[in-house]
Amino acid sequence: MKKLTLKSVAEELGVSTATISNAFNKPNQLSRAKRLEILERCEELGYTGPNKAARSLRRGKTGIVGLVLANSISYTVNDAVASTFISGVSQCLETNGQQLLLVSGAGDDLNNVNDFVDGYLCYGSPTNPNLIDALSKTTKPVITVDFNIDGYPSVNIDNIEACYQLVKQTIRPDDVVAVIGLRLIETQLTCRIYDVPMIDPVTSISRRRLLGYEKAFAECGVDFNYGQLWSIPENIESFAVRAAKEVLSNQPRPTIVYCMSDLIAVYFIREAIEMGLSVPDDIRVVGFDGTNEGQRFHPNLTTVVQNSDSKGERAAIMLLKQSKESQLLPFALHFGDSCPTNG
Amino acid sequence: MKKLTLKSVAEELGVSTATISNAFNKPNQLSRAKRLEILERCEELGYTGPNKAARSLRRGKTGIVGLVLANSISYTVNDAVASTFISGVSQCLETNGQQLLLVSGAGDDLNNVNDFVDGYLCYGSPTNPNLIDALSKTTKPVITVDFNIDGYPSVNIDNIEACYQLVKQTIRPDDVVAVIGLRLIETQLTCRIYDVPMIDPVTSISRRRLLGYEKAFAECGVDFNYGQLWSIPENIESFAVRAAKEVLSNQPRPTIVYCMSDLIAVYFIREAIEMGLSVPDDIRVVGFDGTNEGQRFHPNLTTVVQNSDSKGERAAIMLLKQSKESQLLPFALHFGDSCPTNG
DNA sequence: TTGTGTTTCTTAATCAATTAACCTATTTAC
DNA sequence: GTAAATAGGTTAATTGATTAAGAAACACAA
Repeated sequence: MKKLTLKSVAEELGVSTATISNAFNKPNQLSRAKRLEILERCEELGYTGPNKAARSLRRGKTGIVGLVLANSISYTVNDAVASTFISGVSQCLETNGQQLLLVSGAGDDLNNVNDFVDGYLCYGSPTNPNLIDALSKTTKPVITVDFNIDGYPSVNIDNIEACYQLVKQTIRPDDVVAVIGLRLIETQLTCRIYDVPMIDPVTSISRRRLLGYEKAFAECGVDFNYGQLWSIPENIESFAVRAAKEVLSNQPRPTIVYCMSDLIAVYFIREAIEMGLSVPDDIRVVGFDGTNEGQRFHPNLTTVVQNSDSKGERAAIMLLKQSKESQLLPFALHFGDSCPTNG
Repeated sequence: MKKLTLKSVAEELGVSTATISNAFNKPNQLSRAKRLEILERCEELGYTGPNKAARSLRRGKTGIVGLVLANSISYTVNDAVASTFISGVSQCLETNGQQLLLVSGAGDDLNNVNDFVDGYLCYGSPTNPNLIDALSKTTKPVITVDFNIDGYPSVNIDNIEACYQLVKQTIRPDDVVAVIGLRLIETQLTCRIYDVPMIDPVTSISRRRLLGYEKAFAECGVDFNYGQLWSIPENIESFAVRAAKEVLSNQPRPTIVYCMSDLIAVYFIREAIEMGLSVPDDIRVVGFDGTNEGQRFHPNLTTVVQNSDSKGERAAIMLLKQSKESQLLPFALHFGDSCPTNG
């Protein structure tokens, strides 16, 4: 059986390659009768249409969107918030006939994907700084989400404001505070942060959240310094539990803990209860994200509700429409049983 | 600025395109000195190497693997078991420098992806039967997981045997049985199955699990017919809760319920407890999958533990190595507090 | 009849690479 | 000293399409 290409099919049907191409791509460039005849004969031969790889070489468009993740793919798909984001992206892409290529945030460059994608969505700050560099150098359009690269439009919520409001409405003057953040410094360890340099607020969403907390602490006259700050490298059980144990064994024991994700908050509460403490009576716990898990949990979490789904959808739309305008999406505070409002 | 291509760079450096190509691809086809000189000058010019799209057109390899999912991407990434599978796949692909393209199981064909991928991993039976057809017609290699397509190697666990053993070790002679399955029939509704035709066991993992249950029921002399069988269309809370309510309100009330996923089991137990029932005293519940959630749950689940992670890894390796031999992975029974063994 | 416009199709350049085949020197073998 | 082998390149065909430009055929108006 001969290979089926535009050329071989054209020879078989006795017309030029341009005519076959037009039959598939530009209906009004040839007579209706001829077009139908060509399509019918192609179907008979088993030719399903022009090779998409060759087309993309010529046209410069592949119909594939690269989704660059902050972390490895394997980590990301198991993270509830990130999965919801991917959900939103994929829904938009599916309705627009675009394909989704997942790019690990641990990779060193974009060499193996750059020629296959029409543009990038970048969700969070890639673990590997070289990748940010590669993104800032590519000629393809880029939309960043939850972080920023100079010159590219982004989708964000106002993390500083969200955390500021959260503290303002939950803190009490005599509180002993602790904060558990996510990847505030470049390390693969759970650690307490004293006076070390942290990741830049421009690339680090956690750093911006910290700025929001700090602003409110200062305004409320609450003592907070870096000895009360912990950071975990990944948003998973093992690190969260380790951080919880350390925070809970610290003296004086905090009376309120601000966690930068609902997952951290849930495991923190679990540990606290296991120690015989009552939440919120002995210690109040605040999360971030507004996940289903956090709301199903007992006690259900006080948290910042953000819609990761629509974040993904918006970002995808922006990329497809080549929009240059950054978007700031709304958030909502939810006061659950893990920490009542101070009002 | 001139466009950077092999050709333009070759002209600039005064050598042939073949030499530039060889400098990047076949180091021993030219002298070390010349190669280093070329690479250096390319770096100066900002040429990062041959265009991957053009290369793939010529070579017929893209370095991209298509992962065809049983359901939509947006549903799949939020499913714990499927996410773990993707995890395993991506880990293997990352270490082998391959890219991952996600393909929705709801799509109608593979036209927009087929020319961009070197092969397919297919996880579960796609929602759209046309897609199975497209897979069976593609000339690219295919590995199926948790289901079968004639002529392609697959990765499976022995679902029939697992379910058979599970029933054998949990059932009691006087039990009233109920089974809650996943997508046993082609519908988007939660429904009780009487005597309707179900999806073929070859494509349906749930149907094979049912065969295992039934074999053990028959051997143990336990009454089971299709009035005691329910099916939900997606492995999510809303459908699971609805099915749980229906099963729990059925008379006579079942004394043991076999759920085809841990998620179904968890929501079933939640509903049962909400009704004032005790698990396992009033009703015993059995899951499937061995998820973390199921083990963290109170009471923790009696279930079949399968390693989705390594399923993904194995499948990916098979695709990359062009292996033709199907693999049957091991499973393990776990007896938790939701249903004690009858031994 | 001639000129103009439209429809319908073809020719050939182009997209950015890879690679088999070929050509020169220079080494090596005997 | 001659033949064979090797190293280090180049030439040109090929991969499978798209598309600008051109040509042939026909209709219609002046």
